Amino acid sequence: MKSITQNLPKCQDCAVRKSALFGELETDHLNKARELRSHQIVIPAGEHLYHEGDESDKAFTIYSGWVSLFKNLEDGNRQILRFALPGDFLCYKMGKNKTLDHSAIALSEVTLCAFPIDRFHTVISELPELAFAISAMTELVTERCHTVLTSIASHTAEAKVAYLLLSLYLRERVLNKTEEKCVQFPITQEDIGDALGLTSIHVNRVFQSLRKQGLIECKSKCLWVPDKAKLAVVAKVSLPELERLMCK
Amino acid sequence: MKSITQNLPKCQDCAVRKSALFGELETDHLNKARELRSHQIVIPAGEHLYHEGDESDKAFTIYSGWVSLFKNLEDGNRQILRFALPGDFLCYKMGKNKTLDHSAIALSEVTLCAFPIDRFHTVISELPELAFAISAMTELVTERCHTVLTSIASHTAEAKVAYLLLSLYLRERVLNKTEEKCVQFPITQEDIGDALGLTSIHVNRVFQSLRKQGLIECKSKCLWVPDKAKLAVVAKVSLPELERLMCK
DNA sequence: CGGGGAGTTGAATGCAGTCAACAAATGTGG
DNA sequence: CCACATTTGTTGACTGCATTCAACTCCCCG
Repeated sequence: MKSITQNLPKCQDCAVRKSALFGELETDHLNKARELRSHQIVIPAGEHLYHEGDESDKAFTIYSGWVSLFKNLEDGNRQILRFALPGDFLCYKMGKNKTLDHSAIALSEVTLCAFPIDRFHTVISELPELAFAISAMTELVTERCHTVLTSIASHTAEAKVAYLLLSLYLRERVLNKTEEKCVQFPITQEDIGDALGLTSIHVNRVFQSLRKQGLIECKSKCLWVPDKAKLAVVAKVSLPELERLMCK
Repeated sequence: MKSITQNLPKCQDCAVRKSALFGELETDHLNKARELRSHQIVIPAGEHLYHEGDESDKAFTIYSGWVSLFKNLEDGNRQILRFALPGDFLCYKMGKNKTLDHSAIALSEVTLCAFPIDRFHTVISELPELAFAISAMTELVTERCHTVLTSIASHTAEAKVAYLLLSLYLRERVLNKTEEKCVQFPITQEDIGDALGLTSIHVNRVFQSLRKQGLIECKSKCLWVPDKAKLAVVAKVSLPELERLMCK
């Protein structure tokens, strides 16, 4: 883990800003809001950002890299709550209880913008718009959580896997506008199992079925979806709605 | 549906205040915050509070009664996202997108305190504490959602049902301090199935198993849990943690 | 008293888990 | 640069939990 305190990239030019917290703010409010950020943190793949039970003293915006948010269960398993991508806003806790209910681990090398929690009090009193920007982010995460819950609770393994792959593919596509057909995909089949409540063995069987149907290509940390509409049908989700939810 | 605009109950004496939004505020902030409320609404059992796709123009605090929040699926099924009880804060949307992603229906007769959304802008600029109070409520709901996701994704039907019953029992116990052993429980086995992604038939079989083990008594819209600790074991959850999450 | 929703029961089916073994890919140190 | 270890992915046989479908009972409410 490495801290960067000097020559920080400017928020107004930030590549992920439009999908991040500050994307919800007008440019002329950015000057005030920028005071929130204290420094950047670089975390190597596999290291924890924070642990369940820690007290939150900083909120983060992911600047680059993927993060897995999860809970450890008593039986030794873990439940992945979601995968967080660049632009996602983590660890904001303003209630009296600052104890974190889950852990976070870097799936690839991750760079974070850090915002000390206590600064939010003063900045929000001067700039109430920031509170609404945070609400907007929270509402989006909650809506995504609702669709994940729906997928996990009431669909088959094939639909669940298709849903997760398509969601992540759409999000990464928006963030990374290269013309290459593959997007980075730094998670294992076991991660997918832990996120969906399936065994990695069954995830593997579903992968093969999806490959055979020509719906996905996935190897060496890369993913390509040749026909998003077809995969959406298997995922039992409306593609336009999913695009609204993931590409915002 | 009936509106009440006069002789509204006073917020400072409200029985559910401590578990509601205003419970997060100091008493001397209540005077300002109280301006938020426009009126109360009474909704008979079975009627909608709002529909998926509606634009949110009011937020609500449930004053009495139970509410089911759900999404309708293409196949005709529905996914219940959560059951909302007195004190719960619904429908607060401050992002640009005000479209609601789910519907809500009254499970029993419900009384709501209504807060027009546009009033939050002015009140929060004058009283930033309100923004933090709302954050605190949101954080609690999110943590509960995480535990539900965990239960649904990775436990057996028996554990899921036990988890849901225990959660609701604990919440209702805090709200209603009568000495009677039963608490009101205005949901059907089918509702439970729709919340957990199980068929009502299988929920029924689980109910019978739990009854045979002496873990629950449940009939005619009433629920009693003789031994919360034992049910928590079946639910695969730590009772103290669940109590913190549900009784706050 | 009759109708409808909610709950109950049984038999057959099927999706996903478990266990065990192996193959391929990735990473590490000599 | 190769040898080895570890992680990740793959395959097959068997088991078991939850679904499906169909029939039936109970209870509440008009």
